[in-house]
Amino acid sequence: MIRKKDVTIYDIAKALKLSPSTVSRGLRDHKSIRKETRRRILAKAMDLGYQHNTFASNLRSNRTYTIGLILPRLDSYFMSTVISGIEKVANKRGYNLVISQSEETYEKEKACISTMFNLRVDGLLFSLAYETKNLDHLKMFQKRGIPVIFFDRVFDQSDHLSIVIDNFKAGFEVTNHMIEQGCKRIVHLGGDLKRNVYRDRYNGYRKALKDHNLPFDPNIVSIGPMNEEAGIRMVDKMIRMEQIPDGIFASNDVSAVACICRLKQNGFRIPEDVAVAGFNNGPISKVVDPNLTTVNYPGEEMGEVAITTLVDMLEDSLAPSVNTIVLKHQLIVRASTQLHAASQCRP
Amino acid sequence: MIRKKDVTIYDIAKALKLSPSTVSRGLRDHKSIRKETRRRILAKAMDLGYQHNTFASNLRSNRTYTIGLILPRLDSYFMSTVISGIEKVANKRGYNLVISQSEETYEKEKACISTMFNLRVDGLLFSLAYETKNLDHLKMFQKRGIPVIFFDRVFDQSDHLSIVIDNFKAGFEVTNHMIEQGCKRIVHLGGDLKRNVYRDRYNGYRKALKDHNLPFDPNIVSIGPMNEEAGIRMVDKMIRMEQIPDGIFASNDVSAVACICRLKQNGFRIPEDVAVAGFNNGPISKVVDPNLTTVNYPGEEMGEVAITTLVDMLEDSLAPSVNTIVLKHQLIVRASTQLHAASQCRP
DNA sequence: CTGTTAGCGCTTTCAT
DNA sequence: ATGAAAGCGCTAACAG
Repeated sequence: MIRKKDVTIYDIAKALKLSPSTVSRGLRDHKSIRKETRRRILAKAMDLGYQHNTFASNLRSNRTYTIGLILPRLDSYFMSTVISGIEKVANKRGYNLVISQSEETYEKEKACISTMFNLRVDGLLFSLAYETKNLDHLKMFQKRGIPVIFFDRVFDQSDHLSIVIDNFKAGFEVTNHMIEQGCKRIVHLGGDLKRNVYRDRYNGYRKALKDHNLPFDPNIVSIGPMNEEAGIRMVDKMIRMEQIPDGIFASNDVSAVACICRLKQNGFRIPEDVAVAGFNNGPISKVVDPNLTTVNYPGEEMGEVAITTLVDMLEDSLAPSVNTIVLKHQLIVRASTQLHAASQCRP
Repeated sequence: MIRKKDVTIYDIAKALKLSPSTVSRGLRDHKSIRKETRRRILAKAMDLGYQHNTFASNLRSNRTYTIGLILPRLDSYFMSTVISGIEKVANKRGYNLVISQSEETYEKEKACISTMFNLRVDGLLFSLAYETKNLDHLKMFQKRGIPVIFFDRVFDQSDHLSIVIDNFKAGFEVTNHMIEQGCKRIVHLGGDLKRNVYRDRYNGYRKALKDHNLPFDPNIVSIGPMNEEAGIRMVDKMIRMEQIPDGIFASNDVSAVACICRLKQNGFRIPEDVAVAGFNNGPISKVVDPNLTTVNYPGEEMGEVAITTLVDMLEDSLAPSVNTIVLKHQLIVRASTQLHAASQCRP
């Protein structure tokens, strides 16, 4: 592509018989520039159609006002709310957002990190791929002291700041609620235990079973990718058991809803025959019949908190005093687990 | 933030007793560099932990390998699929993606465009805000000959390339289908007619009515923001009419589903009392009870086509010969409009 | 308050 | 196949 030459601060300087530095300062509203001079500079810039060259500026000042965002997948409602939250704050505070998806692989994640580094992002927001086992690929960021903040899928043994919800507690609450509703044999559908979100929910599930002296049966636990297929496969398996489970706790709404549909197809009633709970409180949870009991996951807020913290770090040049920020989740009880009317009266 | 000094090509050059230009060429796999020299350069770069400085490179070469993406809102499933498609291709072809949302306002859209320009993006992918009336804010891109491609919400009288589906035909097909199912009085819930997507669907709706000699009644058409509230409001209004409509065609799934829920709350049966159709074929359409008749909108494909075309333009330095690319949509008939079993047999 | 000078790290002629 | 030198547009340090 051929481009006409840019209007530069030199052009403005020449037209106004000023020095480039004065123009540069005027453009950036530097305090030491006379109001009148600034006005003239701005007017002339407008007049000539001047456009700030971000790259030249970045190169010189070694600041990019760009935040990198790396996440496993873009195509979920949850992620779109997170990104929306991030973008709004970034924009408001004058940062650009560069986004890249790892597609759940370590290799691609590594490539994303490298690109972000070459772009010299000021900071990085990061949610781990499914298969990532260590943080070796982040070394260059660490060495340079470029802040990295994890959200949602975080790395536990790291001193990077993490923004999460209490997945253990949430998993516990869901399971506990189902037990209180009368479930005695609850299936768990979860993701890889390497990832905090799935592992913690799973541990919460086990803790609740234990607290109620319910046996833990590995046969009714499925750990793997959390998609529709996982839900369908689990239902197909469980309905063939001699002792059919009476509850399913899935670690996301998508697979929970898949379970509901498959169960209904097979003539099971929800929640009378099998109670089902999900996780995330996405739009489908309010639409499926019966409505899905789930955990409200504040995606937009998580995005906002993550980037606000990051930008604060960048601008105050100091790390926050905590290592983990835990956002509030909320158990949302809906019809898919309400075996006893009493449950509606619970706080 | 304090940063240690970058390892530069000068460091590599010095260590290898080569000139910076040779190193620069070696790094970029320039043909005129001996294999062995290149190998040594790469090895030393790795050794010293060299990282390419994108900005310096951009500044000099006047290319950024960055694509800007401006869209109204990020927080919908549809948009997340579009973005996912865009990001995958961008990444594969070596481009970075900078994303910004206009939040449906012209002012913010203008600001986004300006930022993208300052970033010197190589090209722009663009879906219009709700209220945008003209393309004045794109003038700087036009002047510079930086390619801009519209998708989904496009501007009609422009010579920028547009990627769309045939919204007129889709709107016609939905309405026509409902009429064939026996609907005589169909509500339309649409968005602002400034936007092609809503206007075309609306026109398709009117054409279908006309073709079947059905009267057009402005009282049962609502034009405005396409959210849940719009659906609820319309239902509340229509069920008070002396002659209650027997069908609703909403221009997106979210408001269609809101209609279904509200109707059910009021004791109406779907589709026996009121048939309902939506648009987009998002996840909720397959989950709502009864399942929603809708139009499949190939979001990911649209994103892929948009960016592939853009990158091709950038690399071939030539504009495509067409002005509009129309992607295939598909009417998805589900239970929410199936008054006659016959419909299931239609091709 | 404004100007001078010197690069940021890279690529790009033009030489050799 | 490699090198020397210039400069992309801006900002920062230092002067005045």
